[in-house]
Amino acid sequence: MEKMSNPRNTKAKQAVLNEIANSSFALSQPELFERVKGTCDRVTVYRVLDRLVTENKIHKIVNIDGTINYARCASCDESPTHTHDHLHFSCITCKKIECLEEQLIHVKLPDTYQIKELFLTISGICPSCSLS
Amino acid sequence: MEKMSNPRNTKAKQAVLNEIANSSFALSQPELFERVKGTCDRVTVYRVLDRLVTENKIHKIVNIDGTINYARCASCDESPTHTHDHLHFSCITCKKIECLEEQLIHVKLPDTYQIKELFLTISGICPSCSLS
DNA sequence: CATCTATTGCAACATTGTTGCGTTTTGCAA
DNA sequence: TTGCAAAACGCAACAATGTTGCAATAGATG
Repeated sequence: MEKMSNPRNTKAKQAVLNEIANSSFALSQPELFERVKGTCDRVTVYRVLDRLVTENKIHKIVNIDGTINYARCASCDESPTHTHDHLHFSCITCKKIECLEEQLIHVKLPDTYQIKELFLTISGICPSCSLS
Repeated sequence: MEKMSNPRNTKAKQAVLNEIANSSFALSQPELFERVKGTCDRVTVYRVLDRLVTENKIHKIVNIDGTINYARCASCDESPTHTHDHLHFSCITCKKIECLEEQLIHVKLPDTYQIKELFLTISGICPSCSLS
């Protein structure tokens, strides 16, 4: 068994996690750095994000355009071992990503494929952008 | 109605399209540039790819890790207006992306969401990597 | 409080993609 | 076949995003 490293609670980590937790949509590294500016270095944000993903505290989501975003996961708190086979909605207008966790997808493939994770994103216009 | 620009057949375009057509999996810009090296400039590959996507000759696919890949689309030849709501399989081991065009996905969302496109990728180990 | 090591800052580098502009090529038609 | 306008190109410069090495700093624990 791998020796588990001992994660620490630092200012940078708290600040980043706080921004993610309080956002209703997924944020990119540049957006997060902008929000915690003054707290820590650009590089630290990258490293904190990697750690948070490893510790299963946040999601890493790839957007339609290839940008990488991070979001909290409501289910992660309750069952840390759950899989992330749910939908994401990516708004063309406001660029925000939502997790639609109640929408599960079931896929059948030949046995020769070993499935590890599903990444499903729907591109379109979100409810609030549809109004205006 | 927009005035349609007049696409031309150039050496660079042929070379890039040829590589994509003869590949069984999706290729990234760096991979494509490596394969057509000597034929044209790095920048030209980017521009050719943009044009081929606009002309509906190839797919643009975003991989799990955010890298952007390009692939031919068998169905595009037959019905140029078809939608791309099929699965992609992304192999963790060899990093290749396959189009699984026969697998269609149906999603239901509240009416307040306007759906434009679906992007579904399954991450795992492909048949040929499973063997070795 | 002392210590161990996870974490940080900084500087430098790497990769991927974009833009402007002067030059070359392509398709078309005289 | 030749001339021309627009499409496409090469090159150089820039921009955005992510990575690495290393010395300095700061959590957690006894």
